[in-house]
Amino acid sequence: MANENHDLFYHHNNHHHDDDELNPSNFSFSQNFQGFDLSTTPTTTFTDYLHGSMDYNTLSKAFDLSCSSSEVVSSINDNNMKKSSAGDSESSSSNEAEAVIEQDSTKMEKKDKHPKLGSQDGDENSKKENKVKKKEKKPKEPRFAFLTKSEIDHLEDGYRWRKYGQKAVKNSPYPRSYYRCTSQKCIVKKRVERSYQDPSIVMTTYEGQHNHHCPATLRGNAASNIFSSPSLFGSNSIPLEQRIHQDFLAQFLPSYSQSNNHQMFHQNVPLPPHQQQQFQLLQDNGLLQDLLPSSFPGKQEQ
DNA sequence: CGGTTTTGACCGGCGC
DNA sequence: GCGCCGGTCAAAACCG
Repeated sequence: MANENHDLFYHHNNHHHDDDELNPSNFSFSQNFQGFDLSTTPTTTFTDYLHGSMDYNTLSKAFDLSCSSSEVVSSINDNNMKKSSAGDSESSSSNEAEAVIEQDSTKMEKKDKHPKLGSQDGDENSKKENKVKKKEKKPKEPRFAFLTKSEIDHLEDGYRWRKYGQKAVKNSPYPRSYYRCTSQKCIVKKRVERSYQDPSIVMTTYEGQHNHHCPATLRGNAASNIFSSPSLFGSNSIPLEQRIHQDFLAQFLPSYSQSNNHQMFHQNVPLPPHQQQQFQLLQDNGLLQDLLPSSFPGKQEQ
């Protein structure tokens, strides 16, 4: 992670004014992404995946964007970083949700559970050696990250999660929480942290693919239809980009539709209070203008 | 009482 | 080698 800066593109809503907001250089994103340190997670934009299978307008339509087709975008890539001038203003639009896809990454993921404090000397050494042998880095599960404006850290997404850790984030007063899908054998993980630059923004990062259906589906609750997609990146039958797209929409449509006074997905099903709260917030802030066109030349060598 | 959260310790990678 | 840091573990606390 020596040199991991990130490309960042910003497209603003036309209902916002001026271009000073348009200029990426107005954002001090050289190493941060709206207050998030993503240096350890190479990412590519959502649109990268959309190219070829879906265009930006389609998305806009899908989201029924009330405000034009432009939106806040940011892409983050660690391979080719142009440092946006560490700018000044981060006044920046505070009303936005942004989506990025973090693709794999060369970081390795440790899968094995090592005994905590070793003292079982016995095979300890051999274990270590095995590890050393396995020097090759495991490719990481695909990641998908997005920013959401919400007071709620852990956003409801239809799956059940168990928190397994929390860490202080460097340079941020807000901790990062780690969640694992509670479903057996499901290795999907989720990371949630709040921007220190704009505390109203929460970044959620999913990693891996569910090997099961969304529990909400089975229960037939509000999220059921919405989150019926079996997995975030699962199901090999359709192209990744489509899956991502579907899942992305699945995750945001309800919020966004409500924010536009549409009742598409939850018309008959009252949302749980915390979700209402969450969605209300989105509405108040005109959230979810995500997705981006942006062709960022980013090549991601895995 | 079983599942979840909290929280300090541990692990491994990385830079110096 | 050491320290930093992100990520994970797991025991204890918590909760419905």
